[in-house]
Amino acid sequence: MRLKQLIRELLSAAAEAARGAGELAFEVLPAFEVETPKIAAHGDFASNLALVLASQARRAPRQIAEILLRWLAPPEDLLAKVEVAGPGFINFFIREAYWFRVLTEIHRLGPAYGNSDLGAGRKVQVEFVSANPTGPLHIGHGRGAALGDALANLLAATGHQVEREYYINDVGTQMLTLGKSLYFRAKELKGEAVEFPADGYQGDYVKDLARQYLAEGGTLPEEPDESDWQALGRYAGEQILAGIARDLQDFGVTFDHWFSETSLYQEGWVERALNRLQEDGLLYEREGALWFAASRFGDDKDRVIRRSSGATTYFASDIAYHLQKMERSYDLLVDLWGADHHGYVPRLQAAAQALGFGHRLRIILVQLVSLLRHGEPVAMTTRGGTFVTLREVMDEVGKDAARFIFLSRRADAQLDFDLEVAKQQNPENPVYYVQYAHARLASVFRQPGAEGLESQAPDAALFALLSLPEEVELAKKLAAYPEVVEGAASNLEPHRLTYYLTELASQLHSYYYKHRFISADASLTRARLALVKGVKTVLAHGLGLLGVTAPESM
RNA sequence: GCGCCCAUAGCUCAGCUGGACAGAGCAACGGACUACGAAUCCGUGUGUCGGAGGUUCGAAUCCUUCUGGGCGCGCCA
Repeated sequence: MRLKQLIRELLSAAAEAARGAGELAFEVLPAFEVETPKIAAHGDFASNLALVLASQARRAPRQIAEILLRWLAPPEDLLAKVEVAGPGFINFFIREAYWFRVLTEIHRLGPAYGNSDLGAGRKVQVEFVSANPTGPLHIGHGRGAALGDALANLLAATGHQVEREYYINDVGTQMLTLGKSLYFRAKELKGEAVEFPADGYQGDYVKDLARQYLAEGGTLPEEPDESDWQALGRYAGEQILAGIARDLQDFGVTFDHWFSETSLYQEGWVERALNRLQEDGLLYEREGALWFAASRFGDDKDRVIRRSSGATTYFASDIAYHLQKMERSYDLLVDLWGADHHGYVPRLQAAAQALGFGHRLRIILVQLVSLLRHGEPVAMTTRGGTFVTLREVMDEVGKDAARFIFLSRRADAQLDFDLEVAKQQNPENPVYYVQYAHARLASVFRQPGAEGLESQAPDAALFALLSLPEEVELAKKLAAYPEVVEGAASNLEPHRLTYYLTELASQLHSYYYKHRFISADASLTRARLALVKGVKTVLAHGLGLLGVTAPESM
């Protein structure tokens, strides 16, 4: 059992016992905290139970704390000390030897240490990237990809049944524009003097596609109509999407489903969604268009769902898409969107509420990435075609560095991504710091004197030899790991894990430098290698969740 | 004009969903390789948590307001 949970139960039991003895009066036990204090002098765990009990029990918090302490019945070997402090906090000091039990657990669970059943098998879908197939992925998409993938990993590790999905916007004028762009580039290639449309996609990738199209024997109608544009757009879209899939795969991201917007229409989901809303009286006509009463669900205003031209809006597709997702019976839908879509959140949440699943939709906004080189902004214009692609970033700085940096900030904080810093192998670049800790330990286990000890079960009798402050702190850090994973998962915040790993690596490096693991003392060697093996296991697990490799050497 | 996000050390950022005197990395300066990998370690300083009110036993964290940045506000996608 987790220590925090154990402490919590000991406190509850103490409170109940005190009440049974008539020493404390309360109706129901109020919610209380058991937390790890920032300051070592406050113990390993601290609880505010006496403080939150004060009003009901009509006594001073410190008095209540004293009573609770009298009724506390901890296991013999658990506590070194417990005391009342400050306004009435109860501070618990765990016996040093107790912490090393975590090593036995890590050995028993191996690469599964850090996993939990927090999610209890709940079905969660994470939809991310979902870039329009009109051009290659850029660095901003990379952040979304790293974040979504790490989130999905975290949710899977905490006992959720996770599916990754990519939504393809393959309907609408953009595909038409793409087809048009391809057509004119192909014409140019054939030496014809044509004027490239002003709203066309100007990136070089369109020229490449045009070249490929012609090489494959593609034809160009002399007087193209809309259906010709569409066909060319479909061709280009498929090629681009295949490229996106390759980029993502090389970035370490794969999807369970690639969901096509077109299929929503083909399978009647848009009509179904509109009918549902219609039945509930949430649609109305005005000026020839069909409106959804989004303002009844917290949005600023009502939103058009079908234009007077008869064409449905993007919003209609999205409602239908989310309805379709919910009918696949997910307990939770997580959408990752670029922050430039944030104005769109209220209307989709409104639609989700209207359809009865508002509480099961979480939308995470991923803030923009500013690309820098030597601290200077790199110009990126979308239409002009001079943007830095995810592929280029991967080629230049590597997958691991890129992913780690993307995951080193909260999603809602803007991120400066400096290409020069990212590819430097110095302390300013924490990827290598963490990876180096892992590689260093791998190297230790290759040393003479460590043969066979990496996989050996730790001998609990030897834990008494581990008494250095660095050793106790490392054991505590390892014991905290499962909660870090759970916290990162349930709050949908992978960056917590990134920070934890950096801290763990730091403790390891410091320990490594001060003390030799392998020595003439065979017992001490075994004890220390057991500890360090635990660190290695956790580093590998954590890096795995982030999608970063844990190298045996570097 | 309205709405959303952000504001913490010189710089880049954490702060566990209100807790006890605010943390880390970088940068600066000074040290450490005849011992398991120096992509490492050790030491030294830094704060009106943007300002002002409020809620609370207790606020960087919640509410109001102001200031300063970013983004969004189409019968576009």
